[in-house]
Amino acid sequence: MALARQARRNGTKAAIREGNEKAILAAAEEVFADYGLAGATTSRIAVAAGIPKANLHYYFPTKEALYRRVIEDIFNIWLEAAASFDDCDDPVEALTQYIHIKMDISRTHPKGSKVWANEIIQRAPMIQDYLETTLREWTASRIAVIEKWIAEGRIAPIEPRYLLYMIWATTQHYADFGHQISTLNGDRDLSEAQFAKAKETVTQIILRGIGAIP
Amino acid sequence: MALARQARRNGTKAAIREGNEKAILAAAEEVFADYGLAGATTSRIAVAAGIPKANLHYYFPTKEALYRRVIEDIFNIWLEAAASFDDCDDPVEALTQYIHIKMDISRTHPKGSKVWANEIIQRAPMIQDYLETTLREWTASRIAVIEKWIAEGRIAPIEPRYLLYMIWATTQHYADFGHQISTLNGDRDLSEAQFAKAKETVTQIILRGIGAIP
DNA sequence: AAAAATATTGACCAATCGGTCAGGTTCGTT
DNA sequence: AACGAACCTGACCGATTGGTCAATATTTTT
Repeated sequence: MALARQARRNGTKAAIREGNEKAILAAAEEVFADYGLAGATTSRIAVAAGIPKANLHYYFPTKEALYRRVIEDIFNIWLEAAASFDDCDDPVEALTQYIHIKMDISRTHPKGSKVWANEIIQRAPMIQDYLETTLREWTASRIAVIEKWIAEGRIAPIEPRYLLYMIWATTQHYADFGHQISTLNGDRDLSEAQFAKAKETVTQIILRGIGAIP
Repeated sequence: MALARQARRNGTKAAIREGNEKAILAAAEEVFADYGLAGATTSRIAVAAGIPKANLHYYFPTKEALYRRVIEDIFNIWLEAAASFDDCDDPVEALTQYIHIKMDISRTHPKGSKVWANEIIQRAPMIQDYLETTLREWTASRIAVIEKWIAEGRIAPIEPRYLLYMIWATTQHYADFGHQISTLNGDRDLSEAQFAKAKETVTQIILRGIGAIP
């Protein structure tokens, strides 16, 4: 909203386009997270973005196209977070960093995570191709890394894929189920200190659980 | 569908009502899981239940009333699963049983779990009262049990609530993200053997992670 | 400065939705 | 058998939705 107006004042076509797309994407992320794909209305997204509905359809022809962009964005953020697996060879360091980054993303991008979760729950009607290509390759390569750690005796011989699922589930839970967590915290979001403690608890249980630390 | 028709043949009013309600609830669970509250249509639910839409509204006046029943049902199933905490005083035995039961529910009731997840993601617009009463009390009492285990030195001094969240997240992941897991398993559901291995992996990592087993 | 390209918007539309209702059928009770 | 209660359903309706379009405004190019 503010973005769109500023861009409009700003002037150049390129800036207008960039500003409006950014405003629409931010609004869409929020509305899709709160209402789901079917429940979200383009009118509501437009209001949240501070533009008329017809203008939204000028930038994104269909609701589905907009939805897909929102999902692609969060997926790419997660992919980048996975660099920690490549950056270092030590399981303790690599996993600690990966878990911490994923927890941080749950804190900074809870809405995107929710949109993703919703899509998977509904059997990925829009992004099945992503699962079958990018995600499949990514997972296979990380499982190979974990298997190497096991072969070297650096962690206990657990089944790598179920460890990955555990990390995904646990970290994303703080975004997707954030409302439940807040409710159980006396209707407040976790404080910085509480969240740090959660991060530490999660990391410790997993690292100790796979025998990477005593 | 079959149920409703059989009940209709069967005859008695009570049987008709029971059969139809059961058919509607089963259909609703499936459609709500696949499309979300907003995306689910009463017409689609009616077709899945094998009855005309008007008849569905005879049993459940509004879509929201039906939705609420579906959520109450899965919530009650989870509550009963929690008995393992009371049944025994040993952390290894209690947690093993709790994790196993929750994993089994993810396998037997994935649709209900998805409906619940969807509701929480969207900030519980329909069942906030449940979170603030039943779930809050339940959580407090289990945290007390875990704290006792810590005080007795039977498990490591981790933060109990984050352990609970970890168990919830990990076990429910096998229901809510079941489609992703299947896709990463070559487009097949986990076999019985694979699921058993997942159960074992999850249980071991958590128990070892909290220092309950070496 | 004028023509071309891009951006903006109110008004509009066909399709779909949740829910109603009148009139009919079946079942339980006496 | 006959009466009331419970069950069933096709037809219907107001409200909302995603998307279109013609007209207008602004920026860029010539």
